[in-house]
Amino acid sequence: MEPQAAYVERHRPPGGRRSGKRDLIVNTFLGQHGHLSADDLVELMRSEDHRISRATVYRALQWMVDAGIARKVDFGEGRFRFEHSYRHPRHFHLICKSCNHSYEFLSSDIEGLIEEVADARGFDVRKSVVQIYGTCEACRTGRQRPEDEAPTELLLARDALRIAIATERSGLEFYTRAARMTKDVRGRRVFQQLAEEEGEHLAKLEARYQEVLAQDPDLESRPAFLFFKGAANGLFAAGTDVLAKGVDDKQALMIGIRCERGSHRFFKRYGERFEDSEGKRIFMEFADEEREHLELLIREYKSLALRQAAKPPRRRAKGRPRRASV
Amino acid sequence: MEPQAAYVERHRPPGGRRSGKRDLIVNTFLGQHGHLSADDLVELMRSEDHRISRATVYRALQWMVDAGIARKVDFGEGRFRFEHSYRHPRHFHLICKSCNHSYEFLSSDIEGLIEEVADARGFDVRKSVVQIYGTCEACRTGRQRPEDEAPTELLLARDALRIAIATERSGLEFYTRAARMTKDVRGRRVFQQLAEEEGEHLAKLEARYQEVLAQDPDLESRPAFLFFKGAANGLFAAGTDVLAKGVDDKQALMIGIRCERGSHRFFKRYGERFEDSEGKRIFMEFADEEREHLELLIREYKSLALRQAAKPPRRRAKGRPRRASV
DNA sequence: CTAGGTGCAAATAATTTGCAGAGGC
DNA sequence: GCCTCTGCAAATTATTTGCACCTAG
Repeated sequence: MEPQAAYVERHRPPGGRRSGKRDLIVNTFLGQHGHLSADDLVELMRSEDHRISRATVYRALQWMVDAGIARKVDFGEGRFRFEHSYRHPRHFHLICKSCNHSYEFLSSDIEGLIEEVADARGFDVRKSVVQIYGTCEACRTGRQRPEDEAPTELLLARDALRIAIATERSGLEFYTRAARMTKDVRGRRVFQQLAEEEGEHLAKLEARYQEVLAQDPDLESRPAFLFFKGAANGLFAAGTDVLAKGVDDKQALMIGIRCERGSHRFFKRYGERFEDSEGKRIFMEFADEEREHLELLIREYKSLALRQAAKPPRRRAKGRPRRASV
Repeated sequence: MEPQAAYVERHRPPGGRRSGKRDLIVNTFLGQHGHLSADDLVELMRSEDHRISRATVYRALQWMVDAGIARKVDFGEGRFRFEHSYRHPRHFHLICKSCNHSYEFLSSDIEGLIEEVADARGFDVRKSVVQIYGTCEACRTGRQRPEDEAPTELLLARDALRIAIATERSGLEFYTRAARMTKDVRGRRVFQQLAEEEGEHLAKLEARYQEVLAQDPDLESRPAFLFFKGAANGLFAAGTDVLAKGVDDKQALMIGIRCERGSHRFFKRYGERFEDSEGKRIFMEFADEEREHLELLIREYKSLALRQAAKPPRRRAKGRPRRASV
């Protein structure tokens, strides 16, 4: 209960005045999970034997939305529902029209595509909504869904860590191989250093993963929350495959650059969503380090290009000409 | 005006009874574009000097939604809006909170990912909503957006054809090269045949593209409506790159299989969305042909595998072991 | 003492419904 | 003539607001 109170304090807007009624509503709201309508919350207050006006509940909800404690969601029912954001990052929804239950998920891939579409149209994104309406597995098969659901935050932590671990693992492998096959001495040292750092990251992330798993015995077997195809085997896995086919030093650096950029974005994007201070700390820190890797690789790439310009190597086969993208 | 009437007739539910008032509302509605609220439509009727009750408009809108002529959309304004589906396939929205204008787009990539997420959760999708809220370019830069917008259907046709052409073009190149480098005689013939058919498709699609362009002088320069990264240079382009690096006959077939599957899905998915009978015909027909290609390639792959099993070739280097996907 | 916060009841806004009458088939 | 469609007004539902009163700072 303590951290929740701290969370509210952190979000309390200045200049306001506190009130017992509102605190009661806020605490009751934060104690729930799922998506409450204003009326659900009124009923909840009444059932706890608190005489609170419907208008006050509406006002408290608006206050929470303004403060960033709650999000107003709209499932097309003709009224709004509210979900709190305490340890509950924003996400997308699968909405079953049969049992009216809603399931949460995130897709880094979809988020990335949304950004690209918005960029292409010069659109500045404030928030995005993805809702999949249909019939859930439980309703179609008659089986009932497991009553207990893990907190969203835990699922996000689990999935983000899995992806981060796969990424670091593939990064380690990539840099180890790249170091082995790089001819340029400076370049080789860079790859060795990066391999070492990825190894350290890996150890930290794996320890963190075990801590997260310890919080719920069923956690490993619960369905996916965060989808990220791009990192199925780690961002660097495809790069390692290319390495195996033989590339020159510059190409190896370029692959590293692309992967680190993806990796940096990933850590940043999901680090920002953790309420959990430890998970957040790790992700934000790693985002910074991956950015440094990125800059290091870019510097190295430029330096190598300069040195090669002075002493041009034999040319390889030219690539196919590219057509305009669609 | 005629085809609109035919469209309504095709959707009119049996057992009903027709009425002048409803026809008036439906025709007025179909004559508009953009997203009308019920009240907008009432005003519109009144401005045309028709004495029609608000309730009747609501009832007519509900009737159109049930008949599939209209879609109810919800931009979180606390009331619904309606868009008609005559020559107006379903799509996603960019919604500007500043000028309240909404822009339409489609992303095959996002649609594909949504299907994957739903599959992973055993969810049966009826419809999906993607809404990007923020500020549009016109509002941010002060410039005003061009007043005329091309009909959605035309933009979809343009983009779908562009992608289809890129796909067929890359397919032609892929099969031509594959035929040249295939050692197995049967396999070579298959690739030659496919190359020929892709060539025919290409010619048809290019002719169709010119017809579509003729319908709006500015069409080529309008912003993208349909996004599909997967086909930036044609689905087969990546396959052709791999060919260049040297693959065996089986691998070439497998690449063809993957590409044809993507191509089939693409033609099917967007063919279904065309109201336009000619574009629809081409796409649906091509979807069938690509499916036949797919089946042909699969048969060929199996046959080759059988023949190779009888006379096992030298083994190539083994691939890296794969980790569980995320 | 004073700017918020609260309760209550009335207002608003979008949409639906009951019912009597009009009008296709 | 029957059954659906229409108009009108009243009802319903979710949410907001005016106003008198209360209370924390």
